[in-house]
Amino acid sequence: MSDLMVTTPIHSASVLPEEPTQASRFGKARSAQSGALLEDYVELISDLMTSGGEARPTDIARRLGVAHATAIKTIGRLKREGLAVAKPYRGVFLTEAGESLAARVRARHRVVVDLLLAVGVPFEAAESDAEGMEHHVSDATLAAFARFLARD
Amino acid sequence: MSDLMVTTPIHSASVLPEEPTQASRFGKARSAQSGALLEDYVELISDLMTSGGEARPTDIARRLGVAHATAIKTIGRLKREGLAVAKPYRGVFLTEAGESLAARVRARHRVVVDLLLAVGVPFEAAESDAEGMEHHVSDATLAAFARFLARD
DNA sequence: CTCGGAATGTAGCCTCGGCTACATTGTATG
DNA sequence: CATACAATGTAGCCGAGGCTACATTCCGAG
Repeated sequence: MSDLMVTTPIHSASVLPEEPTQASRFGKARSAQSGALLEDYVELISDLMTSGGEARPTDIARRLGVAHATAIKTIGRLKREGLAVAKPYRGVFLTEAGESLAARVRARHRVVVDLLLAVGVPFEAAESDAEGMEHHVSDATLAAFARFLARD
Repeated sequence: MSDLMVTTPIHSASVLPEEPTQASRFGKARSAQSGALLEDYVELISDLMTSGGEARPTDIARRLGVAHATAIKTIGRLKREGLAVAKPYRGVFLTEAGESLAARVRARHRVVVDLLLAVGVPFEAAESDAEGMEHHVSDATLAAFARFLARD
């Protein structure tokens, strides 16, 4: 989601020669969290449509382990963000932006899982941890992962 | 008692009450997020006390890039969770639980950064991304990272 | 065609992690 | 010693992401 995320102002340049470095690192980690949920939804919706033709709120809720009302509310956010469209009592569909975000997320997920497997992480843990880690993987890190996987 | 030989039960189960989620990987990734902030605070407080003798709310706020009121509120949570103690207008101090959590967090952080560096991630990106990723690294994955780093 | 159950949507409440604005305390200094 | 100022704390607001409870709509059997 990095491409289309509205970047928060974070902070003004401090007068102090202290380290604003750590603050920005924490800040980045934190703001990366905003968007993680949307990324998960978009990826899941894409999955559901590919493998079943439709994405219903109930399925989404079940797959994410949340109440259906929560899923519906978040789908509303997806619509506001221009990532999805949905008419009442019809399924949910991704917009162009949503599809392209889903593709990027899926690609990143695959690289992260592969990297974890490559360094010896058990499959189950790799799949599970990647779900949380992937949202914090920067482009630079992702590129390094890809290079590492392409070695030999 | 020093945390030196406390066989750390490892991981944040201490911080988070487990819920009866039938959820998939998503649920785990999500709940891991809930302790991330506390982990950051505890690690930072530990750092500040080591390298300056005291941890003041203002310093914590500046280092985390948040308003001081936010830091104070979160310190309140730390106290509720039994990770820190603080008397009004005095500094913040970690409890035994807080210290031991800080130690585990710091150790995990180092392993994650080292792993990233080992697979070719640039230093800056490694430090930055690790900040967000580390909170999603399970024990199994952490162990795998350690094994990978110990290989020859 | 009707009707009941499942899916969908709405309303209202909660906590967390931010923020600003304001109030209070501690302390350094004139 | 008084007091200005920085640090600390309090109050109240916001949005995100959860939940439950209730209302509505859709659809497949009869």
